[in-house]
Amino acid sequence: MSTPAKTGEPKRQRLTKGGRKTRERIIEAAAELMFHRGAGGTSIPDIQAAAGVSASQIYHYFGDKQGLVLAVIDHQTDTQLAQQRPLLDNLDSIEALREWCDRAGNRQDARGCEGGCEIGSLASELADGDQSARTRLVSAFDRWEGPIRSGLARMQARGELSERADTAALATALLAAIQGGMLLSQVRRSSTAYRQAVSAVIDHIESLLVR
Amino acid sequence: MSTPAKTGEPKRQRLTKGGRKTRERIIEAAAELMFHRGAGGTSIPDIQAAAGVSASQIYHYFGDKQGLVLAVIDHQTDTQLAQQRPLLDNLDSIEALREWCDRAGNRQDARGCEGGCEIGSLASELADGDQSARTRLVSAFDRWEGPIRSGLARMQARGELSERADTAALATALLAAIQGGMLLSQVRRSSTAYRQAVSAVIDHIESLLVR
DNA sequence: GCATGATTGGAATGTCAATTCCAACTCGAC
DNA sequence: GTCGAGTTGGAATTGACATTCCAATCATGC
Repeated sequence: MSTPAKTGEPKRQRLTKGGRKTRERIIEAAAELMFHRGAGGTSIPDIQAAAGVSASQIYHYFGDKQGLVLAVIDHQTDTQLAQQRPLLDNLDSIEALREWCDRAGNRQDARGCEGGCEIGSLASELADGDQSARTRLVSAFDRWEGPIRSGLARMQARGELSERADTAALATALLAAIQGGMLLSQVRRSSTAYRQAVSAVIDHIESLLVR
Repeated sequence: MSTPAKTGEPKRQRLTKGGRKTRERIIEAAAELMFHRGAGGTSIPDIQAAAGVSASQIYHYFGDKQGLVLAVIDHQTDTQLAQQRPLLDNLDSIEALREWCDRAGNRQDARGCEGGCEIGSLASELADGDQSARTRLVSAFDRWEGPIRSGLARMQARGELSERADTAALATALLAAIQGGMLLSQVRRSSTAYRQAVSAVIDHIESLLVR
């Protein structure tokens, strides 16, 4: 069995200091554009203009457009998770959960509810058409859900959360509420739906507290 | 103030029997393609081939691609809601809610979890870039959420659901769980996330039952 | 300082999409 | 059956986009 043709992967090469910087600049410009217009709606010329680079630079660093899209997925995942820390790593109380979700709601309001979730939007667009993108999105959601589950598990280990609670399922449900809530908020241009969605799930978790 | 330029609207004209049929055929082919590849990922030539029509027919009936996209949104809304009836109009018990959500989960399994929600996917793609599409999507979600809210309201009116329950917020939360759950299921290729998401919200509603 | 590979610019290529145009055809009302 | 509106085919137009190429420049390890 021969090596399957891997698209979007330029041969591993040494990057010079300036090279790394150019690469980053391209990813950031692409991420920004793709957040607003989608991956399919963002052209290479668009990215060239936004990043101030030539076409050859993009193809030099990413091989092809798909390669760039994959890099953007990973970049958005890293960026969004980093932005949520340290809160994300301390979701072991109802108050912490509410505070964390509330922040995302405020961010959504701040941008006028334009655009949904940076990861979710890419997921919706790319999950079906691009196998390698889907794989990275699976990993993105896993990396996001993990800390939520851990926080709930800690509450349970401490005896604060009922033994009957399925912490993994609750973490998934909360992530789903965030995604669905963001989508409804984006469409309705109001964060209310997001807040109601996450609030319902957190209320549910609260009802599972011991005592 | 002059009439704003309305894109995508062919002049209101009488449609002959065959014309109506052609129009329907185009919408259905477009809806199917756009469900799998997105609106942006579906070209007019694609639709021509799938529907067996010429380009002039598409432009004759829909004005331009945006007009067709709007028609597809409305069509998917009508189709999806029709498919959920009569269950959708009788969501006034926990069992009815579970049965209704379960069906969607089974449909998702049946298609191997490829594709998410017919409306949600379009929403994610079009909400930001296309004002008239967003308006129709608002209406689509409202038409969907209404019957959910009504069912919950009936439960509350009958005294089965606590007075403290905010039926409107709960309906939104359930719709958000469906959307977010579908997205995670689509990415993970497993309906588990969907089922956990809706289950959490329905469990929450159940905990608000009187008694 | 030099060799080698990294980086960059910018034009060229080929494909394909959206849309327009016009001529031909069909159907239904009178 | 005839006339006008509704319908259809298919070619032509225009523009954008992904990608490639080549030649030039730059950085760095030795």
